[in-house]
Amino acid sequence: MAHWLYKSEPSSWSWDEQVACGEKGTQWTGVRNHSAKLNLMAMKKGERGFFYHSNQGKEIVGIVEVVKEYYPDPTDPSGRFGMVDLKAVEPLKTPVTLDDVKAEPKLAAMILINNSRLSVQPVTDEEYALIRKMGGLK
DNA sequence: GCCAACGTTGGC
DNA sequence: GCCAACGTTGGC
Repeated sequence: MAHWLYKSEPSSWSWDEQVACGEKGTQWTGVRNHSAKLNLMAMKKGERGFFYHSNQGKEIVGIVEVVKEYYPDPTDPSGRFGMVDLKAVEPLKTPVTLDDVKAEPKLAAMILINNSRLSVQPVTDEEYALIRKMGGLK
């Protein structure tokens, strides 16, 4: 199963707001980048990923799950882009910061480090398992 | 607050 | 279809 990483500035959409949406989840609107779009299109219902706070915190704070697969984003006037629905699954016991990721040689290939501007990124199974562990989850 | 990286736009 | 200008993102 594939894994993902979603970035959001807490000032516009935070983990706490995601949690407050509960089981039904929320629309991940606003992606206007073709690389990110391709990742969104590849997602399957039930796949999990990380929720990352950019700018403020710069840390991975929780696990989210795809509850609805790719469909058009109503907030995009051009109609070219789409989105998925995500719900919060569980928070990390300990947030994993960008510094933590950089300090771990096994995570040196992560897009988070190498292409920091991509807002929706794939994460390998190995990276996913390791970051979960670093965050205090099984 | 600055600036580098990168995507998008628009003139040609 | 190329490329310079511009806007946005995000780490520092």
